[in-house]
Amino acid sequence: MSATISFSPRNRLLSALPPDDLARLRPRLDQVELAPRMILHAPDEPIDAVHFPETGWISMLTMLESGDSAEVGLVGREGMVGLPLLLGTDRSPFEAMVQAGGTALRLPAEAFRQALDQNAALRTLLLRYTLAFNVQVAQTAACNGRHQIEQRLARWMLMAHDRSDGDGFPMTHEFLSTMLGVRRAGVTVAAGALQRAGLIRYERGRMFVTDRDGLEAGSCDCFDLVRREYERLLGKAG
Amino acid sequence: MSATISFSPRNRLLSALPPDDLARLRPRLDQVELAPRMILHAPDEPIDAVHFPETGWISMLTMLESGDSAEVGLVGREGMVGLPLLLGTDRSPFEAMVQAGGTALRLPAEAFRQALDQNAALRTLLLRYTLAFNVQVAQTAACNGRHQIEQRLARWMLMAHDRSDGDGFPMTHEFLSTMLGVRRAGVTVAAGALQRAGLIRYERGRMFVTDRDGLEAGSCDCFDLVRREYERLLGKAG
DNA sequence: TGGCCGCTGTACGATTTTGCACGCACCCTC
DNA sequence: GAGGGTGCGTGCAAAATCGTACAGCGGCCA
Repeated sequence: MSATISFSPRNRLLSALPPDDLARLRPRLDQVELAPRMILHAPDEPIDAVHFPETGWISMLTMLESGDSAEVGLVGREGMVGLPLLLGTDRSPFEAMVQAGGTALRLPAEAFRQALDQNAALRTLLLRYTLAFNVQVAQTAACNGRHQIEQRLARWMLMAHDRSDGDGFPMTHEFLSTMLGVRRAGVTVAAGALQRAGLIRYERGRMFVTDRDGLEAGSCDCFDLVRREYERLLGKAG
Repeated sequence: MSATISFSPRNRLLSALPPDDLARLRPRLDQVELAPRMILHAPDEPIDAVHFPETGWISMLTMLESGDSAEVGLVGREGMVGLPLLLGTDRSPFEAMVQAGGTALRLPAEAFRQALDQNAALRTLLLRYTLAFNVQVAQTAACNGRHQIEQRLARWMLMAHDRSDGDGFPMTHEFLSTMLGVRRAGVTVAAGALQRAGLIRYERGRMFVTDRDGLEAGSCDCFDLVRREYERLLGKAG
């Protein structure tokens, strides 16, 4: 399953590494397919590798006593899946599930630990990403508590848009409803309002951002706070 | 403001350090008073020290566009305030505000960085704590989105109880309402229900846990998931 | 001792969200 | 091209929560 790794990886963490450090990492990285609904790591089970998404994105989910799951964070090409391995353990109570298919560069746990030992730039970078991700999760907590469905949906669309290649991505209202923790019908109503406002568009199983600026203007500040913090810690998108 | 540091600090992170590592840290630690409403670090301003609470606890708050704040995490003697300094930056978009007064051991930023360089046990421990705190924040996100006021209040009381010395602590409904992001009147109703059920008790400006087991039973699983993860990563309370 | 301010109890209508349900449209498969 | 499964639109009553308001009570200060 290995493949040629470009010199300038599409994953933003990898592309932020100094060339030498990236070169040392390169032979251990393996390009893998991210199929929709694929589980990169399950709750409380060993995490056998970290993944640096190139395209597509992954939801971090927590399992509720009711049996369904709630999204607590989103990881795309700006990040890495498998932070527990950086922080000193090989498992997590959360599940990492692929939301939008794509590809990722995979680094097995053991190789990742070795790389951390040898590569100070990687350590530094990933610790900063840890904080940025923490901010994303924390802001999700605030947003969930304070803002209503339409604003939260707008924020979610912006986060998904940032992690997509084009303006559209596969997504159903049903799926979104479990991500946001609201009824499917509630998503339909909110999405309908955003669509009538010309900010988004959707068709069966697919959603599009049609007015990025408008969507940002109509969303709560939560999105922007997280973006600003990411940029401060890890630099502008590139 | 320095004071004698006991060999067995009440802060659980410090007490988990090997004796030698703790001994090296000890001369740099300064016991300071945590006065209620004191700001340990303000949003986007330099964090000049980390704090290891001994008694009392601190809320991590995010500022919303509306001007009020939302709680995203709680730190007591199980943790440390100032994680951004561990992760490679000296500021955070969040505010660390003392909720319940007490004392903490303070380590200036520069001494903290030196200690991290020299002390592998401290690094390891704090990275594991970073993950545990991240889990707390993530579960708060899920809880805010899914559970209703009474359950969230029960969870909050349990978290506060864990971080208190006795069964009671100073707290008003008004303050709790801004923490939970609900109306003050909503807190009064929920707290009244928990009190009638015999799980908690309160008086003007003060709240008590009267039936810890009952409160755990009546709360959502969010509390327990976070506790289990903390214990897995950092050991049982001690 | 009197007055005031802050904390709690309660009420009311308005708004948001829920749970449930049904109909229609699309798409894949047979 | 018929059938079945999936996704979206909509409606309705119930529940949760909100915004607001006011009254009572306790403690502090003048």
